[in-house]
Amino acid sequence: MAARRGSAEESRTALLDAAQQIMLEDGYAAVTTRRIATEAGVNSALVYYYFDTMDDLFIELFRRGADRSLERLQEALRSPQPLWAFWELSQDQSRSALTMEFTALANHRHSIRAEIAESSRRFRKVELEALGDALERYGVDPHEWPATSVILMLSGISRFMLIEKAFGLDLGHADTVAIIERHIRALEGDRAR
Amino acid sequence: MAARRGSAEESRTALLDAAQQIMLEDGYAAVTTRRIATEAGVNSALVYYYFDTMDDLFIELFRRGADRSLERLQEALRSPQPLWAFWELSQDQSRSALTMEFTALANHRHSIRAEIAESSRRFRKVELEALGDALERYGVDPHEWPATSVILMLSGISRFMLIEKAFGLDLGHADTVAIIERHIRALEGDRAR
DNA sequence: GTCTATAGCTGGATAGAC
DNA sequence: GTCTATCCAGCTATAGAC
Repeated sequence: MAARRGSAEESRTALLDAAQQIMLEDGYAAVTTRRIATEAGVNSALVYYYFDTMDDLFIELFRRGADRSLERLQEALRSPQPLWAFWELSQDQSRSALTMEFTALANHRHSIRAEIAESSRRFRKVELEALGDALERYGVDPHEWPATSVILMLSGISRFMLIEKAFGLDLGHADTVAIIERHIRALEGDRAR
Repeated sequence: MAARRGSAEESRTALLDAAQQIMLEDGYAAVTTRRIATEAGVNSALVYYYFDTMDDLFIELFRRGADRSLERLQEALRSPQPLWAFWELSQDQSRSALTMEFTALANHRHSIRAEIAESSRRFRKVELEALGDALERYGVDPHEWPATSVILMLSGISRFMLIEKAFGLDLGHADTVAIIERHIRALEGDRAR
């Protein structure tokens, strides 16, 4: 993890990596200049050499993660079973935990709020195009089940279960997953592996 | 809002009220001894007279809100249309915003985490008893639609929409509400007012 | 019960040497 | 590019006067 006296962008990357790790482990409030510097193995003053302020660091960290996730999303949606792929992705803890921290952070860092809103719109647009096409192919009535609602429901349900899991709660999770997968299976058949 | 030299518990209540307001406005990280004292109109040292630590203050604030919400929930579920009542309650911003802040807070205040988990179990138990009975009366097949799943889905979807709303996003919200209310209406008829 | 005062710490951010 | 040193602000928590 530590990167000492490396190439140009090594420290910058190390600082972002450290910030992300701390954010996941102890929440956004634990992300301080001194702590990310220690974790990255560099001096804390370097934070201000690479990023003007902590706000800028958070924004850049968010963008880096969002860019990666958007790529993963687009790749998943190219699957011949885009509903299965989307459902599996939305159940993946790794992205979701960070998203939730940034959501909380946005509450009192207003520069972050705009960044998240814009990013969310981009994600939703990509999801909508891919899943809207798929649902149309499957003959789903768009008046009865609009693609936006299907996306919103799957996203909300999976995120809620992820939050509950973080608190050690899982009542009804298995049943709920079974119901949703029953519906997906009716449209896309068994998940191909 | 300010309470000066009042009766025994007035300052204590004022401090809790101030903490809650700040938490909602600027996030949990903005809840500091100095700020809640200023907002409550008392001296910051009083925080430690009434609460041993900030952790204790947060826990007491959470319990106070949870107790009130549980009462509201129980009252709502006594409605002749418990599904409608539950759905409307879960769409209510007022409680949800605080819950989300506490959820984020739990990430790095572990005493809070246990408190939330225990509270969630209590809520779910109450919801399950009332809505499980209702769904049975409506003739809903518990194998196809277990009450736990119905609760979890409604909760997750409404919370997701509330979060999105906070970011100025509402794509697909109206459609999704319409779908859910269509299903509730099929079981409980039109919402009586 | 409420206050002043302060200890002791940690934070963001900057200046300037190397 | 990386460091040391430092300023200043804000924090939790405590001691003790009233």
